[in-house]
Order: sequence, then structure tokens, then C-alpha cells
Amino acid sequence: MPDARKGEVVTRFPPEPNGYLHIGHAKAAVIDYEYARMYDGIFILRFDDTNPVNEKKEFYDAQKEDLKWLGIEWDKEYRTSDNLPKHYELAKELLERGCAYICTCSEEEIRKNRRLGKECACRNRKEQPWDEFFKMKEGEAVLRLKGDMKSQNTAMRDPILFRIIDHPHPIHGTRFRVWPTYDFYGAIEDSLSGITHPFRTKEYELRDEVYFYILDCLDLRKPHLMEFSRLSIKGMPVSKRKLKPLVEKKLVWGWDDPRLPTLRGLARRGILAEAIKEFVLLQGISKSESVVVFENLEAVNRKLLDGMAKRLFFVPEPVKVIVENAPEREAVLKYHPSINMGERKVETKGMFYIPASDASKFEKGSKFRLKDLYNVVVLEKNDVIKGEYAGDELLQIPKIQWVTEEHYEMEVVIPLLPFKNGEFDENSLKITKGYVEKNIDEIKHGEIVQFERFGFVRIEKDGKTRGIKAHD
RNA sequence: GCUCCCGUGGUGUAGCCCGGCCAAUCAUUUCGGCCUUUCGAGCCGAAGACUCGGGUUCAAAUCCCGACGGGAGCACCA
Repeated sequence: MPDARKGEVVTRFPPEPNGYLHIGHAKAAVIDYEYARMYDGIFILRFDDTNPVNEKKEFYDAQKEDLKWLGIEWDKEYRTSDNLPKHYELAKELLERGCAYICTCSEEEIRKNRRLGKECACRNRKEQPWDEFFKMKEGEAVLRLKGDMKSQNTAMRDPILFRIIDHPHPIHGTRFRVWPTYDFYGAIEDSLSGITHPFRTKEYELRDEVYFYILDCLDLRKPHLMEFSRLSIKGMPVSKRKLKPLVEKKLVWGWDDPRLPTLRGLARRGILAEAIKEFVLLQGISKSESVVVFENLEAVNRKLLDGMAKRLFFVPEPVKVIVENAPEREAVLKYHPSINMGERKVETKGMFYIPASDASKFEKGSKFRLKDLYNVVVLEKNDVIKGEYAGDELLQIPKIQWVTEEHYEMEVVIPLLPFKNGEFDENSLKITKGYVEKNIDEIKHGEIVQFERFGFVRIEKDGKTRGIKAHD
């Protein structure tokens, strides 16, 4: 990172408390956090809550929870809204220095003049009384930066710095009604709070000029702004515009639906915080826009999960198998093939269930092995498979998972990509019914296990037991 | 439309600022093999890329120009 010295780096993550955090936020937060750590610096959490219409009280805490879940810790935390008096002070100074003006043009006029590159009369008015601004009604006036109405960069055509919003703020109530815009507070806060390396996503690039111009006008320190591209996952948009309707129309379970890229959704699905971090860091801070496929996240997650998930037998779409001459045995099954996580015991007689997908491949004479038990040869195959015990010797035959009559019925939901060709896919949540061994009782709510040859599944136990498949 | 940004294998990325050590890094993916009482993990191997066209140079993925492609901005939202 340019101009970065150990111990002198300060970064920040500035979410607006208007919703739950998603993987896009995670990218920003992780990058901010990791860079601060890398340089033994300071990482600040700043709530950019300057639009009272958007902010909701619950999200301040919700976002903090999401960050904690991610394993991110911050050294300082504050709200931009708390600094409004300072912002007013600086705005007044801007006015006095002739760098800003109060504009009473209508929204449409402002837009039109911007397009035309034309200055309005307000801009050159002699008196620019800051106090008068506070007496105006919402929509009547705004504070604008005296930029350059002819600039190639339209962001520089006198951007709005403050506007009046008569709406109670979740923290401050009706204490303020004049609120700064992103252009203003973004620059001011970064500078004042000592941020050395603020990161932001590429769509703000055109606003860099405004950012530095404002700081110049006020003789404030200029941080080293950096941009990176937004993270987008194919078939999994993060924008509130696309997600909110799904939640509102109840097309998904809620903001924590396992199909969604919200941190809560991903967590519920069984994606580990550590996987998200690694995945995000893998993308780096390049400016080239990329569409990542979800499989990349899965791959990272799978490797982490492999070393910590207990193995269990789950039989989707069970088919009954009756084994003749079956020895009655107690099978001892390890919870993990290579790490000692204990074992469980299963009493077996002559009746089993195996997955239909395996059963369909067998015909009379086929041999298979009930994994960790013994071999079976197929004698007859109808709706039920009749077979016979065929020895204990380990052979090169399919080893398949099984349950006995002692089992639970269980549903596993399989989340797919929520969007297909830009449209919500109604069939994005599949449900597989099957039988699971009773040892599922040993698994805690929220634990992630591997159902062998089925996939990694997060177990939920609220009322009934159900599984949510993370991925294969 | 105008302005800005971006363009390395199927996907993501390193390298580009400071041209040569790049017959291009790492991961994922796919395919083989090994290992394994899971179609998981691990190990080994293979496949696969500098958008195109000019220019500068002894030498270009790297610098310059142009084209094409993608994205963003043109909000009193961030």
C-alpha cells in the first residue's frame, strides 16, 4: 500500500445503518480491517447515518453483530451523525471562504443547469447567510459546493453538500434537520478522524475530485483514497433493490434465507466466517470488475469444513433393503475419518435403507458394501431390494451409506442460486426428504456436519430437526 | 449521448507504476493417477490466458495511440 508505514495506518469501515450486511460489505470490511492489522494500524467502525429517512435503529446493532460474527474487531466506533455540529462549523467556513453557496433553485433546475453547465443566480449572490439556511423548509434550499459548472466531470458541477430533511433520526430524533451528503461528510470525516487509507468501491471514482477539492477548500489533510471493484456473485445479487422485494413478498424466508448473500443468510447456510474472509481476500483490491461464481466460496468453505465437520449417514429418497443371512452386528462408525472426534454405534439386523440414486444402479447380482459394515449381493430388485450377506472382505465395490429401521425422517433444504437470467427463481430452494441415523441427536443446533456423499449440511433444531445444505 | 474506470486460461488473481530474469504466478475448475471403507479431504500430473490493430524499442502482458468489449457516473442515495 502506498505511503503506508507500520503503526501509522488508519482505516475505516463506514456502513450506513439501513440494512443487514452482505458479502459486498464483508469485502470492504475485511479489506479495511486486514490492512489496518497488516500495518499494526487502527481500524475504525463509522456509521454513516446522515439520511434519517433511511436509517433504522436496529441496524446499528445488527451490523455490529454481523461484523463480530465475521471476526472483525474495531478499535474505535462512532456515528457520523454525532459530528454534525462540527460539520456545520466547516460548512459555515466554506461559505465564508466563498467556496459554497446556498441554492434555492428547484431540483429540476439544478439538474438542468448541470446538464447545460450553467451557473445559477444563487451562486453569485453576495450574502450567503448560513443561519438563514436553517430557517428554510425542506426542498427550499440546499448548500452547494462552488465547483466548476463546466467541468467534464459532472460530479464537480456544484455538488450538493447539505440538504434539509424533516424526518426524525433514530438516534437524534428531531435535533437536526440539516444533513450533509456523502460528498461532504465522507471527505470531512476521513480527514478529521485521521484515516490514512480510506477504501471505497469504484463507483465513487468520479467523486474523488470533489473529495479532494472540499478538503483543499478547508485546508484539511488529504488521505490516500483507494478504490476497488464491487464484489458480485453470479446469480446472487446483493443490492437491496433486488433483495428487498423478495423478503417483503415472502418469496424467501427472510433476510437470513440461505439463498441470500447476506452474512446472516450465508451463516445460516453453513458458510463459515473464516471462509468469507479468505474468499474476499482472494479477490484482492483490483479495480477490474469481475463476476465471481459461488463455487469459489464453496471451495474455500469446503476445505475448512472438512477438518471440523462430523460425518453422518443420511439417506435421501430411501429404498428398503432386506438382507438375508445378515449377521446381527453393532457397527462402530467414526465421526471423522482422520481426526478423532469419537464414534457412534449402530445396532444392525437385516433391514436397511439406502439412497434411491444408488439402488437404481444395482441389478440382480450386483454387489455393494454397506459402509463400515459388510458386503451385500443383490438377489432380487423391485420396490424393495432383496439381498444376501456376502462377506466382510473389503472389495472394490460401491460403499454406500445406510440407516436401519432405527432412524428419523428428515428434510434437507438445498439452496440454489436465487436469480436466473436476472429473475428470481421460484425453484431456488429444493427440499430432499430422507432418513438420518438417530445419532443426529448428538448434533447441536447450528452445527455443520457432512452427510457422506451428500454434502455439508448445517443442522437446525428449532422444534423439528432440519438440514440446510451448504454445498457438496 | 457525454465523462471516467476496467480488459491476463472456464472463473478469480499475481505481474503492469520502475520494459528484458514472463515459453507468465497462485487458487479454483476440468481430466487422469495415487491414497482413502464417502462421489469429501489430501498428494501427484495434465489441460487452459496476456481482447484486437498499429506504434516506440535491440526487447512490450508491461510504455503510447486507436478500435472493440465490459462496468460505473451524469441524485437534495450512499
